Amino acid sequence: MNTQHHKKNTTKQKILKAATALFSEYGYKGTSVRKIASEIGIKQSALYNHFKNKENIFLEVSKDIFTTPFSFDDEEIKQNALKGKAFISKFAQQYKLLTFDKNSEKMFRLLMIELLQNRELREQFMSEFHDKNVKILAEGFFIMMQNSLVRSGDPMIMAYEFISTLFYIRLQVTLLRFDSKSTDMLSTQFEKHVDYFWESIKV
Amino acid sequence: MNTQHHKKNTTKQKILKAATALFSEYGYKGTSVRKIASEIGIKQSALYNHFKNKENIFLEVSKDIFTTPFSFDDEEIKQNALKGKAFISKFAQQYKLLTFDKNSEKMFRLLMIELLQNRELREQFMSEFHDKNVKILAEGFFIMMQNSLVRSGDPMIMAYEFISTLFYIRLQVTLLRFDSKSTDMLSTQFEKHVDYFWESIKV
DNA sequence: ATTATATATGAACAGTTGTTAATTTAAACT
DNA sequence: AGTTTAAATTAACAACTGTTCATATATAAT
Repeated sequence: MNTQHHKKNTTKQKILKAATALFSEYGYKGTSVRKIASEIGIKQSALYNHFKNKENIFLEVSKDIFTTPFSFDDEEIKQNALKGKAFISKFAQQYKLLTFDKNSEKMFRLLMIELLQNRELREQFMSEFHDKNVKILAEGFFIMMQNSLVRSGDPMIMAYEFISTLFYIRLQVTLLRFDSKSTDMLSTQFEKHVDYFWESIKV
Repeated sequence: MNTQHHKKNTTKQKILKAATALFSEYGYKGTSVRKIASEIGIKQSALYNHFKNKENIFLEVSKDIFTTPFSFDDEEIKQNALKGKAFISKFAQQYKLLTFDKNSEKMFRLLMIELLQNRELREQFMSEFHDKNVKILAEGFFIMMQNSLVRSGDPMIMAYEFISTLFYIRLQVTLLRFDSKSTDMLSTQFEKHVDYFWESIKV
């Protein structure tokens, strides 16, 4: 038990926690090292015992942005796709969980704040957030087509249509929650999307 | 001819132009008044003869974010909706034009950069960018349903589905262009979306 | 107890930030 | 001409930035 996962409350962990909260609210430039330090009751110079510099703090924080809880391996996709609607429903449900999960929400905010300021994040957004999900969904739709569960067409386009709405809902929810506004109007939007979408593709 | 529209090349106009370019690339905090001034060859203190402060420059620049070129009045919606696919096609086409228009692109980037840093922008995003468009589209779909041009359903949901994909495409295009990457893969995405969507709703 | 190691502090650094004031330069009006 | 008005410059301000370094204070190992 020397791997320090979960979560020795070391100064380093406290720094990361405070930095996460601040970066995901004010962005990289809007967060000063003094602010991070004062948040956990130390002076800014003490940070440099734990991190080389501000950027390294950010890098460690932003590592978590793309550690997605969905893991669909090829076999799983095949199994689930045969169930038709349940496949996209499960996918959307996991997406919804991420949307309302506290830590994932922070990571998503951070991503949105820094998306146009950080080239690497943009590239990861494209590959991890977009391409990866489109691929999973497209494979699912392809299998559904083979089994005549959905009308035929370009599975990539279908996947694109499906994911884009999920993303849009997530963005809206994130913005509302950022202002502590009610998300009641959107609370069933994920489900409505699944229902609508399935109606539009089922054979 | 004393209204100074179009575009007396005054210092004030030059400031706004330079500020627009900088804000839409580096954001509000990432743009200094010295940088704006040097861009047009004056000292920073001279800015204060034309604007009260930095924030006022930003406010004047960001005014243009929501001046949308689409204007669909109620009569126009009615007329166009009766044409079915041509309605959504026209809508998407105008959205595409905005996406690739140089100035609109800057405004959209600025919006995305500041979305989580500026509460008023968030609210305008919701009302001007989302609600307004959903309303127009939902009215169109409602009329189409009445005339049995599309399958029946909730026109608001239909509108939501349609607009969310347009937004997602625009975001992707904007990110690619920001890095001077090719948007070839997305160049026909708007049209594909219209085709796919129409297929999925037409009766 | 003594040494070694890890972590904290206070002070200072060199830059940058937005903004103001006094002053000079340029343009417009009488 | 001279006088008023507008727009530029130089200089400075106080506050804040990330980072370094010498020093002090704990904790752990011998």
